[in-house]
Amino acid sequence: MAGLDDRKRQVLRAIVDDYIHTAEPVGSRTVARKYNLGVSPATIRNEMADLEFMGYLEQPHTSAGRIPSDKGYRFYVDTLVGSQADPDLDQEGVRQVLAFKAQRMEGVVRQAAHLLGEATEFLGVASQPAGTEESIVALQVVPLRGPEAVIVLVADTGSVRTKMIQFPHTPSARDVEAIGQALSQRLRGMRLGELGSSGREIARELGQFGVVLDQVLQLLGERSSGGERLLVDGTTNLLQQPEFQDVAKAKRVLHALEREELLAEMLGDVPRGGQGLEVAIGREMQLEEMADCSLVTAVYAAPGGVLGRVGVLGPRRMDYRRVMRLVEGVAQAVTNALGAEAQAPQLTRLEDTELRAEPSAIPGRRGRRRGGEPRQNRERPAGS
Amino acid sequence: MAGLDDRKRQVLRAIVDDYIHTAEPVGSRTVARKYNLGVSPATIRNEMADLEFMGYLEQPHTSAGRIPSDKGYRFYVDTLVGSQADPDLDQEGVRQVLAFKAQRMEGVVRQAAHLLGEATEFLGVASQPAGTEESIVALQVVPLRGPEAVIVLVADTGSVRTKMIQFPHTPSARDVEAIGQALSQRLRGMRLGELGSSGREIARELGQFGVVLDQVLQLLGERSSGGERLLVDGTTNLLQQPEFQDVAKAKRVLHALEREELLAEMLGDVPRGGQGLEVAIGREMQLEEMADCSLVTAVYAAPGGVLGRVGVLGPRRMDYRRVMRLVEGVAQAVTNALGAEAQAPQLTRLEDTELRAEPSAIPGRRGRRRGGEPRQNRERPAGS
DNA sequence: GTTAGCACTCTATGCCTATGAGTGCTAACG
DNA sequence: CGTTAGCACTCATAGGCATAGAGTGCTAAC
Repeated sequence: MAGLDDRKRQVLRAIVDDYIHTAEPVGSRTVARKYNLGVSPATIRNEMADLEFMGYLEQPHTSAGRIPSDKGYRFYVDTLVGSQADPDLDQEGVRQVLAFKAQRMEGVVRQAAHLLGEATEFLGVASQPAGTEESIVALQVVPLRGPEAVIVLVADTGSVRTKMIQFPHTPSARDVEAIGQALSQRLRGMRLGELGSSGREIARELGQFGVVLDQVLQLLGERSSGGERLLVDGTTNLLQQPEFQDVAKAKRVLHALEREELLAEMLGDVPRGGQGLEVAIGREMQLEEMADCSLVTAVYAAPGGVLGRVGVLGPRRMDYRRVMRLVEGVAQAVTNALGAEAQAPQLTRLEDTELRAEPSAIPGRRGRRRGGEPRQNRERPAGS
Repeated sequence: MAGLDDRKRQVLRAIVDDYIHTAEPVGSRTVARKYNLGVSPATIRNEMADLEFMGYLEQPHTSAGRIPSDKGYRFYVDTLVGSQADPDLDQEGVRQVLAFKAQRMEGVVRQAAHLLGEATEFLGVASQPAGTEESIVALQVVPLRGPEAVIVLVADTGSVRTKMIQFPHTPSARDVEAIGQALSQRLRGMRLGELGSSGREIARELGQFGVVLDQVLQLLGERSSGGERLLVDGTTNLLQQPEFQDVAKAKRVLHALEREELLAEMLGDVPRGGQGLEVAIGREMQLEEMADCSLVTAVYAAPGGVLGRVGVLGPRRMDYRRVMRLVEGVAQAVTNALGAEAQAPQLTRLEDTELRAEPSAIPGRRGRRRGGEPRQNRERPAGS
């Protein structure tokens, strides 16, 4: 369990690098030729045998090359040298795209997921925060024809929620005015999360229209509490990837994605440790269907303190360095676009990692690797 | 080109039916056995040879059975006996689901696409109408922190649009009030489509805040004119279908779908003839990538007269009868959910077809089949 | 500790053949 | 004259088999 000596590291890194780009198991010969470590294939073979024994590599079958295991990827990731700006990511461009979409938070986040999907050719994902922390800035009742009306609620983050309602009978202009006033005064400044409870009592005060408003509040409350929305963008990108040429495989993953709860769990699960950039590799996600995938996410922040994650879900064999930079950059851009002062917890985080891992110092510690003993504390649904 | 005699029809229908369910080319023997036409395989063979010569059938290769051509499907569809309610479609359930989502039009339509995708295991699609016909019921400026504000615009259909804006400097409460008043008075009752033009002059009147509002109006106008949004739901469903076990094929179709313009063209294109239920088979869509697919759509209406289409895109081999009923039912449900009086143009339409085609009368006319001379009047982009 | 050599394993590929579904044609039948 | 039976022919598909090639593990030499 002790650290890897220097050559083993080199070999492991070479294998991961190669596999990331070719998607083919890599053999000793290839390593010796392409990455000049100054030793012969035979030596590499010995190292590879060791690495396999230690759990960093796997062999699909006897006479194929090796591929990295989750543990191998984990080592690779924890060992990555941190960030110069990614040349693929035109920061200014990202800023502009996001700014343009900044009509609402939903737009920004959605756009971020899209950008990530496009840039990586994997899936862009994002969690739309529940928003229980947002507070109400304005609330208006807009009558339409007859007994129909729309309730518009604006939160301090600029996000807007609306709901069409039916009055029991067509209200007079004054009624509408009164209701609007009452609601507005009572609710302004309140957090969305608090709505459910105190909403009911207000509704009672409103007399005959109480029924309707009760219903509305209930719905708004509902959406803002359980309703952590999940966005996934670029499903078809996955089909580009060689590992998903097998339709069955692709189907399994995509299906898992459709059950939003699962992804939610993943996104909610990953940052167990905390903030910043997080990488979950293969089975580190507690989801059997995702065994061949990895998830890279980073938090974003809005001024109201609302937090969510954007990230990339792709094949386990992904260019972690590049993806991590992209995700980090986009998360930062989202935070900026939402108007929060840059608070960039992720940067420190990454450099932290870098410092610890790179100079091969502190070999005794396992770093902040999440691998360890996976899934002992959470039972998975028995499913396929 | 004259009509088909009775037995040819039976054979053709049998073949389509069978192919729809098995996805395998169907041979003379199968037809003779499963559909008792009272004749021997040899006779069927002769009929099939005729049908192929007339263009209703195709042969993947010499020694496979036959499959229907576009023309064959077209005949089948035009000949379908119209609608009893589809048992798969729980009308009441649909109504409830849609009603629940009726917070905004967007929600209803999205939900409709989703339902269709689920029920058919194909793609549910929907066009979100540009909404140039909607008119403005209310408009409010909601200040947030500092120079930020949100513009909220409610249309008579209940749809709500919002945009975050930045004032050149933090405005006073009175400023905001004034702007809101000015805008509201000027714009109320105006159609969204008219915004672009008259908006500018209003902006000028607003003096120092003109710049901002100019920009807002521009954006709202933009979105409501070119911005016919397209929704696609259930991409992964397609992977279930046997014809898309070949990843390459699936990729082509899904890619075509991602270029929204194309789908838009299709949805806009299909109802050339007019309203109601429309079926485009294979190359009847002007899109090479879609040669193996068919599109079934129906219009929905909102009280403001806003129209859009919902439908299903699936393999050319689909159960047209069932799909048509589903689409029709959902479109109707959407219309209801949006509060428009049932105007159901599609029902008459379908019965019309049924009457003409079924009793084998009027053999001389080609019916309203769209096949005929396809794509002579519209050049396709040269694409792949 | 490193390397060369070699036997061994296992997948992928290509070729062949057999199989069988399905056709088209011809001739006989009622 | 329409229908049918029979038969030869076509062609995609599946299985069997040998081959090639990549890669390993082991052993012995350096």
